[in-house]
Amino acid sequence: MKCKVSENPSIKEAYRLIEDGIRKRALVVILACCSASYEGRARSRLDAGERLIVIKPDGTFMVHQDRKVDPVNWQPPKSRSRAYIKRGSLYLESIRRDPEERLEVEIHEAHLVSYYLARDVHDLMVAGHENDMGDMIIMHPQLIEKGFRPVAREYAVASGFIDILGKDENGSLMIIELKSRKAGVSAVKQLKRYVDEFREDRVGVRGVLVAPSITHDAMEMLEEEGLEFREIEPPRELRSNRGVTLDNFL
Amino acid sequence: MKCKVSENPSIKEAYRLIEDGIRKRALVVILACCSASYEGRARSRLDAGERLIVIKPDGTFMVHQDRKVDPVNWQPPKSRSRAYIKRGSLYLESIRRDPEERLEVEIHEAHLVSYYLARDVHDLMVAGHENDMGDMIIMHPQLIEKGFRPVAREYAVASGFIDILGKDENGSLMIIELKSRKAGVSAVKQLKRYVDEFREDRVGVRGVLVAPSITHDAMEMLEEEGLEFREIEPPRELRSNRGVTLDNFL
DNA sequence: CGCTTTATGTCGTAC
DNA sequence: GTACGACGTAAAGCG
Repeated sequence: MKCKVSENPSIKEAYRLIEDGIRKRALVVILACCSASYEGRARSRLDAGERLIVIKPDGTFMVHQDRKVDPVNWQPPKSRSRAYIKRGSLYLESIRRDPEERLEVEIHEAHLVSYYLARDVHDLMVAGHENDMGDMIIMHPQLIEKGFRPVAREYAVASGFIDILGKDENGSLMIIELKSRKAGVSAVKQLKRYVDEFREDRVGVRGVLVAPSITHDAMEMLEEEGLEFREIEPPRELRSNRGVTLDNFL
Repeated sequence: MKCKVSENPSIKEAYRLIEDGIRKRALVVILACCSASYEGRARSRLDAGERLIVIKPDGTFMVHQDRKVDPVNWQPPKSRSRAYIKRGSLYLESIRRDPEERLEVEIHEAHLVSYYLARDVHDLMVAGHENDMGDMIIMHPQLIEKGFRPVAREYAVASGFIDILGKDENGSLMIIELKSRKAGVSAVKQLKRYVDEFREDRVGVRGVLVAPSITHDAMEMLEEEGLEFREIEPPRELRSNRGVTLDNFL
């Protein structure tokens, strides 16, 4: 039996089913009218309403309202959850250590209590990150321009890390800043800081912002600063080669 | 009847219940073995496993694994979801416009399908954000130091917004950067950028980072740059006065 | 609507 | 274990 379900359970039934689910390391799913108090890095109070409560076998605890992607209250993996009855009311508690945080949910009326012995071995395969863009450019430098040669990746400078450092066909230094999404002003500022560090030493340093698109403000600032933009889409292949390094090409 | 539930439903039963729930703007909750494909800003594929699927009345769509707080796949509010049967299999689809994104979930076996006509009018009351810290400092400037007078809030400069601008008892300009959590190197860099903009014009500008704590590296950088740190905890009162402005004190 | 910043961000990863 | 940066960040606030 993968699943155990109880509709409109009594307080005691609900309590037993929830504790049973937690002990069996099941995915516990509750639909109930509840209120919640949280105290930890911040502090919050949520008055009564009908919500979805989830307790995961890894210790994750969530209270979801009927809106938004994010839970309204939650605790992260490794938190310790339990149910208890106090003065005739059913409570759920989830405690995290370091930082010390506590979430308490009072269940006023449970409409559905269930748990699910879920087996799930697969992880998400995803493509389209900044890192994948870097891999792609290292493997196909001509995407930047003909004659471009990458020299270093994640190159450390005072103000941070340069995504890709390279040279153009004339031997001028090129600083590549990658963004996998639309680039904003902050990306231009970041690139400018890197370029400024090098321009102090020598002239003829080129700064290139690489992204699938750019905001209007960012484009203006880029032109003012004498920097360049290359429109490149992040790669879409799932399971792209991880760990592409410059060694492959030196 | 707040709740409608079906255990181990047939494909057709599951389909009907899910479509019914979506149409009634209920919170739809499914426990099922499924796989998922996403294509939009990025691209992803998730192979079969037993998971929790939630469709909210605001259009939010989530697939939760048995671990982590974040959903493994999701669509934001206002997405359009539907169920359909194709070649004898049950699918869920959620589509978002702008950016165009599509999430498709194939349900291999439904263990529990339910929907919940949830009423929830209350919003979370929370305390302890950066904004509350700002309010507190405007109301009690001596928290920064004796003689400190705030002059402007969210003051716009080229590189962003200065949280609080003020003067010390000698009339020197003070730039206050607030962080409600432990401050890291990035907070110091941000403060430094603001201070640099003003130091170009005049000397004697002080930069103060205000946070409950600070990382070691950040503290070192702060001292190198001649900036200051004030250890202040964000306030914990729920429902603190919103909309405190400088007008109250000028 | 687009842009910017915050967050109990969460999560991975290098040190 | 701590610190740092990326994220399909999501969500709020402002022009």
